[in-house]
Amino acid sequence: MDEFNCAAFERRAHDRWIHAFESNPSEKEKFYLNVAYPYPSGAMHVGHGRTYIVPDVIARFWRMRGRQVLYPMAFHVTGAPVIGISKRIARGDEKTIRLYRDLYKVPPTVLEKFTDPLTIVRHFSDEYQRVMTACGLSIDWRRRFTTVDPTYSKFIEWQWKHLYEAGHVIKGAHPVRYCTVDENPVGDHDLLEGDKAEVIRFTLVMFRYGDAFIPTATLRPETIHGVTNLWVNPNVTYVRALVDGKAWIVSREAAEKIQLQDHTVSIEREIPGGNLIDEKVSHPLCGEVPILPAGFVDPDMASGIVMSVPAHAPFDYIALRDLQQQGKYTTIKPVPIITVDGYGKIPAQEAVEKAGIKNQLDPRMDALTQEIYSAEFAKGKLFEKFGGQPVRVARDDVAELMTEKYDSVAMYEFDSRPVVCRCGNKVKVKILHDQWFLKYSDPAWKAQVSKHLKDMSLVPPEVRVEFDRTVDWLKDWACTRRVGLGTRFPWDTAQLIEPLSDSTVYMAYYTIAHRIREFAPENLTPAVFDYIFLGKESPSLPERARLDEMRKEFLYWYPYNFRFSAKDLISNHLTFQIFHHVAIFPREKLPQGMVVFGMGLLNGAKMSSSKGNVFLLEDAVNEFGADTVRMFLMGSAEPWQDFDWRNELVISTKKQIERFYNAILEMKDTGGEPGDIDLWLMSRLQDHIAKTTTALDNFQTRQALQEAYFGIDNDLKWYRRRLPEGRDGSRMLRQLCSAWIRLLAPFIPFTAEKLWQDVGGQGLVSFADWPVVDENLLSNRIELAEELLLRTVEDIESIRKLIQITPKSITIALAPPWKHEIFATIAKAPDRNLAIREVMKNDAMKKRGKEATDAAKQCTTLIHKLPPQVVTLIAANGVNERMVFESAKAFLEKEFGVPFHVTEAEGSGHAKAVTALPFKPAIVIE
RNA sequence: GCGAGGGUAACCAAGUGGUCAACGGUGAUCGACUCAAGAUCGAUUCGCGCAGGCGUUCGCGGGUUCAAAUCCCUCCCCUCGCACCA
Repeated sequence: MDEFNCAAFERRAHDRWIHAFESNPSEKEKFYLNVAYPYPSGAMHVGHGRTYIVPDVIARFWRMRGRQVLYPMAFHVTGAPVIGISKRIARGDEKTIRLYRDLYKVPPTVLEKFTDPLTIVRHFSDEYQRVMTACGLSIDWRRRFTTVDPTYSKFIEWQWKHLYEAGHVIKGAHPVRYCTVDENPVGDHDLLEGDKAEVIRFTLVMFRYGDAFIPTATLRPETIHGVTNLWVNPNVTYVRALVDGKAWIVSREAAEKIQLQDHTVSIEREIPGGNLIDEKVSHPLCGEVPILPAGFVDPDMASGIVMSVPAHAPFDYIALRDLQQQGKYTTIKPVPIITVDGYGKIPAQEAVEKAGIKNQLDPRMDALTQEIYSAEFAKGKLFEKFGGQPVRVARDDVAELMTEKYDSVAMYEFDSRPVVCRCGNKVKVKILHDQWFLKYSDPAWKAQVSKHLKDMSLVPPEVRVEFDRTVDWLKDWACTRRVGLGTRFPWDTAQLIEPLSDSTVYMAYYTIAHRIREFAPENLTPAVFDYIFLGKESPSLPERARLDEMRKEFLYWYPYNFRFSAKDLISNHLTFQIFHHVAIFPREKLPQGMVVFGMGLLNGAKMSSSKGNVFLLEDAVNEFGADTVRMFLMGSAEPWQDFDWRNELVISTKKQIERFYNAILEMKDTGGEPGDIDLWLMSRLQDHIAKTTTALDNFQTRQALQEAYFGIDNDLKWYRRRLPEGRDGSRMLRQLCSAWIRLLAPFIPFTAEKLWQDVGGQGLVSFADWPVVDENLLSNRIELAEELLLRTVEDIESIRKLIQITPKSITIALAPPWKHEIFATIAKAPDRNLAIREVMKNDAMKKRGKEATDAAKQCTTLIHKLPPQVVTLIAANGVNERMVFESAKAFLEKEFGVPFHVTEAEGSGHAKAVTALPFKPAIVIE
């Protein structure tokens, strides 16, 4: 017998699989599935493994079910991350080098070339393909491409031409996080601190101060009517600067920020904060107010000068109170302008006093401010003399008025700080011009997407709400970048198409990727793609015959059946790709379904390359074997659930495969005539086939393995126990071997190929027919009989364990017919709680009196405890209990080592016999 | 904060009104086989019980029901997403 040797199985299978999964249009019905392609900037870990193995299992399943399956793969190399990585390696950054050299095990000769970003992605693309192949992924590698291939760029240009012509691409200005040292917008991953900070649009209220403006930033312009003073920090140096030709007084920090926000700024001179104290400023909407000192004023927040509305802002109120408690500015009174239900005349005062806040340093101040702010926004109304509008309306109206008449402008600032770039510099808000957007905010576009989403099959169904919400929530998406790899943006070639925006319809490109390579990129005009994908004729198309081949291929494969991706892409990529599809492709070519994955954990902690908490996929394959890795990843959780990689569980998975392997080899040559227990085994097998098939239809890999592996394994345990002495099975086991190998082939294809050969299967098991249920082999009667026997054996065992005597014989006492009658009546009753009455209507039962009511109660309890299908079968008189036990007598005597008798409970004289019920005979151990 | 999903025995995990003391797997304990085993097979793994039973469990607390892990409400905790980033 061959030893279990997964490395050898893998080698042999790989030899036989070369080119086997290259897939071309055929007579068969197609099944096209694809995964979000990887960004190959590092080595694959076992989390990646799951992402690509799930679709592979599904691909293999459908291939065996006779579909023409396409599972392609490519590499997304667009974007900025590798640029940063190559720079860090070039400058000798220890952390980065350690990651690539030690964790990813990049050889020194390769690593030194990583100063070129393209080398990094090329290296890891090859690695990905190598490791994916090692995992047994049935990918058509002819279709591999990267997103910086010139032909792909031509495809992207075609895509964008359509988006542009449909009016989805617009140009505008946009506030972004910006680092003045790097001279670049700053993404989340470039931040040292402040990744939660949001950019907020403030209104600058322009107070007049002599010939200059003093701007104060506010989110609540409507409170201008209640301003009693401004706050300036006396310890801060302010500047007088010419902003767009007008004099402003702001903090030094603010002057720098304003410059980034579409203003020309030249600083004239410094003004110590102290000099401004007690000066007077004015605004048309509130008149003349003084400037007061306040330590809480932060020069790095907006303009660095704050307007004070003590009636409605707790900070202002308490700062004023603090001053007044020192006997200063006692003539200033809060000026209320807003009424809010639940608050008195001066909300800020009331809130501060109620909370018992002593001074402005109290930590509860922020929460209090938020509370007043929310209450006034939600329920507040301006006083009648200011128009009486709700606050939420007045806010925008006043802002508009100020902008139009009173010189106000917008200023962008973060809602929380600090925000610090990786380089250590403070991040500011810059208004970026010549910024291009995909107009995801467009309601008409959204509506198209929502409509199509309804027709899509989403797995698991719970993610649907999340998709709906994402469509609803999406705003315009900045779709061009200044740094990184990618396709040039056609309308501004200094910029690149943003990485999430060049990877939305490439699933269509897969269908032609292996053929389009033969074309020179410059010949790939939009007209060429229009013909291939949209069937649009145009004069002078090059190489028409080849284009027709591609058109045929596209028409065959598209639309894709399912796209697979991790759930974190719902809020961007997965939704974007629907937007792009509906914008470009006709209805019948729109995506049909998506399967969303959970995350991967390693020993209970989140897997993360940067934290070093990863297990490399290749190491796992080398250590445990590809089949083990596959079976573990598929069996430990359903695809959409998070899975946890634990070595001890992986080791036991390997043992399970080995047990399967040995079991097949032991059974495959068994001969002999089948007995009842063989029929039972075959009937159960049909059940497992049906359930495995359903599970895989629904992408439930774990459920499928439970059925296909553990279900059959457990049946075999019972089967072996039930075999008569000296028998090791029957010829039916060959049928089971064949089916079992095929059921597990999608999960453990290497071992399956080996065994398929051993049992004399034709060709590759990868292309063998998926087992189908043979109705003739299904037998409820036999399964029910075995169920009765099994339950009784379990009861005998538990009794035997409890009682201390050494049994001399075991007697099974069968329930009398009238109890069967009661059982059937109750089982068939529409309301089982009323069934007892039903039973007692019968005269014969009435005569039995208490005996009958007791039996009815016991039957009711028993019926509740049995599986419903079993109850139905028993009630339909599906089992001859005496025959079951008589024919299992030899087995029972072997099991328990004592003589075994079957008798009728009534008249048996045994005290225990009265407890006999249908499907639960009395057991008498003596 | 907002949106979505989730909390089940030592661990992972199935289960969405009675099939539930709760599938399956791991780990642990005992036994069998072996020179031996990290290999294989069998048993046990909430408590009590010399008869197949009883009691108490499914994040906390409360409610609906003849009956709740499962339905409803309050609260606590965890994970993911919240954008220019793959």
